Amino acid sequence: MARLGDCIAMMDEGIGRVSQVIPDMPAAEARLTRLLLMVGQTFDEAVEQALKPNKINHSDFLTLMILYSRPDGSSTPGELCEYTSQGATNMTRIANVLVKRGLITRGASEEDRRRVVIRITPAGRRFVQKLLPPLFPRVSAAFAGFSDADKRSFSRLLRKLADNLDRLDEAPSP
Amino acid sequence: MARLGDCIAMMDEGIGRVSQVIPDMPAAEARLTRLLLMVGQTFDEAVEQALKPNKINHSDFLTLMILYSRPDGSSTPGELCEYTSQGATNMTRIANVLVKRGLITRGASEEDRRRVVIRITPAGRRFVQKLLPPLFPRVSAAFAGFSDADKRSFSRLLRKLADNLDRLDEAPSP
DNA sequence: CTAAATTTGTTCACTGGTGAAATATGAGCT
DNA sequence: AGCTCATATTTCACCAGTGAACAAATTTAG
Repeated sequence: MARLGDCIAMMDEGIGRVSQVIPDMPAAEARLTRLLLMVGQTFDEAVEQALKPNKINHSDFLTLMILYSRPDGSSTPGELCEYTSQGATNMTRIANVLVKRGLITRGASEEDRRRVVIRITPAGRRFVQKLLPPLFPRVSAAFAGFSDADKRSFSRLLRKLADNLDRLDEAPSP
Repeated sequence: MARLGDCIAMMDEGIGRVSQVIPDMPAAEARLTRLLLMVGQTFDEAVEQALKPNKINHSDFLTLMILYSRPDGSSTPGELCEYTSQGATNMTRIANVLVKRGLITRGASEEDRRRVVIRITPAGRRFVQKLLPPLFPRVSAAFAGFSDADKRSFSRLLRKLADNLDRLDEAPSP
């Protein structure tokens, strides 16, 4: 596959040419958007790749990590959908997979019997603790050359973007 | 669906708790990684949403845009695979779709008959020119509140990340 | 206290994307 | 020429994720 840098160079030229034909295009913002999408996708692929030896995919892993990070180690499909940005349909599949591997349990709630309670098992915790450390070097390497100020800037700008996107979705129908 | 800001707040807390249990985790970098993935995914969904009224999906659109941005309006499946980061299999499907809609043509190359030449049609150009302008307001709005310095920073940091990722993939097997 | 409306989760049918094998052309070697 | 190896694309079988319809439990309104 082509190096990301080549794809970016190609995108830069492409947007340059298009913005000559269509001058009212916000070229700078379009470049940033494409950059973000390309880098984001590459990160995604890198994560997927790094998880592959453990035979778990990104969304299953993320779901498990949320449970792991909870003080009580439990949640419900609906809540997990919200925080993983997954549809309910897919969460059913994810839970099926994780239950089958013995990493979580799934049982009916006492108070509200519509609800399903999902809980990470001891085996699930051990799995996470074994899986995480080998990822650390790559995570660190991705941000090689970032000063502390760079990291603060990047965090600030991404959070601002998130804020803008939230507003964008709310505005249309108040 | 939950607001992105809530997901981010939840992620911040989660990483805080996990890094107490696993102190050698690079917590700052892990936060930035998750932030990037979350914002990237939300951007992706926003693009997909914005394209939906035109009944075209993101990867089909991206492929068409690359052809549009080319001086000669043509390319080959292999080249398009590289620059869209799509597998060859999927490029076959994309080309099928775009040909069926009359937005591109697909024909055998003269010089190398293994190759297939893909070319954007006049209808394809009209489609792009009609589709783009309505996207501009949203693209601009996503970066609302970004100063010129912010935009330069963001571009610089994303390009540095891309560079790091390229090195990460090359180093393992030289 | 019952009937309608809402919430929660699952099933089903479909779209989008991937890896492995198949096909076909081209390039290099002897 | 003939043989082998590499390249370019497609086909096939499968995994991941989505929207619509459904089922069960709870809340709300009359």
